[in-house]
Amino acid sequence: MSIAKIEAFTQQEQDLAAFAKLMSHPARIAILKVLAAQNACICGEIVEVLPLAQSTVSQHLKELKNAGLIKGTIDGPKSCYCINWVAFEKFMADFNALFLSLHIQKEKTCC
Amino acid sequence: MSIAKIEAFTQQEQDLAAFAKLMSHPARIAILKVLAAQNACICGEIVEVLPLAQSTVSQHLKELKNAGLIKGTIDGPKSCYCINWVAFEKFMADFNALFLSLHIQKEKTCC
DNA sequence: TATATTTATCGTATTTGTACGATATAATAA
DNA sequence: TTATTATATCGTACAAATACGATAAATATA
Repeated sequence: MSIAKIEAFTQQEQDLAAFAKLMSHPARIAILKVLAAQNACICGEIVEVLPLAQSTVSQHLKELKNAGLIKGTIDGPKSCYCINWVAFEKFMADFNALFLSLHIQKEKTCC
Repeated sequence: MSIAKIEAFTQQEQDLAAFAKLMSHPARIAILKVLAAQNACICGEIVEVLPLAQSTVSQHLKELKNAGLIKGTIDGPKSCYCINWVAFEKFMADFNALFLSLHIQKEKTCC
């Protein structure tokens, strides 16, 4: 990070990196699993399942929400989260598109 | 990270997170693009293209290599890198598998 | 052999990420 | 209203990531 030269890269590169960053912590992957598996998108249950403090889980949820990968609504004193499938699908599509665009030139052997 | 509770998660979650971490910096995505686009897998050329110092690029290359996503061979005083497609394809397959396993339960509406 | 070239590594400064406990906030329940 | 419950945010500590210049290491060239 440091003087963070991130802005020197293309928007596509930045967007893909930002999505990957969301997935770059096992806790956030675990959270997505819980959200997908549960009928309701509880919040407190996530805390129970994960080996982390409530405040830490809340922080991870906030990151996922800020990036638009999950949605959250208030349900009384509880918070209800769920996956934003439209966003998630787009992220995955973009990610796969990058891979395919690289892969298409695979012939070139070296190393 | 802190006391890094990463080991408290499943191996699958850790592996996927580690791959995502590789892709979580635009410089490393840009490096993969260069490697895929070039006929030869030069190293110095990457430095020329990226808005980063030579030492920084070398660091990113090392991370990609340590994770097995790229391969590197010595060619005189130069270093020759290229994408390890077998590894890359496996990473992508695992990543897509995660998404599909989550997505399959999509029906449940909430939020 | 001496010099130039290329890349890797070292040392270091700075930012970001992660984790926790403590506390604030908001809504329900008594 | 007061207490309880659920979640978010704050403050803080520390680890990891990122960046650079300087230097080491290895090879090629003069």
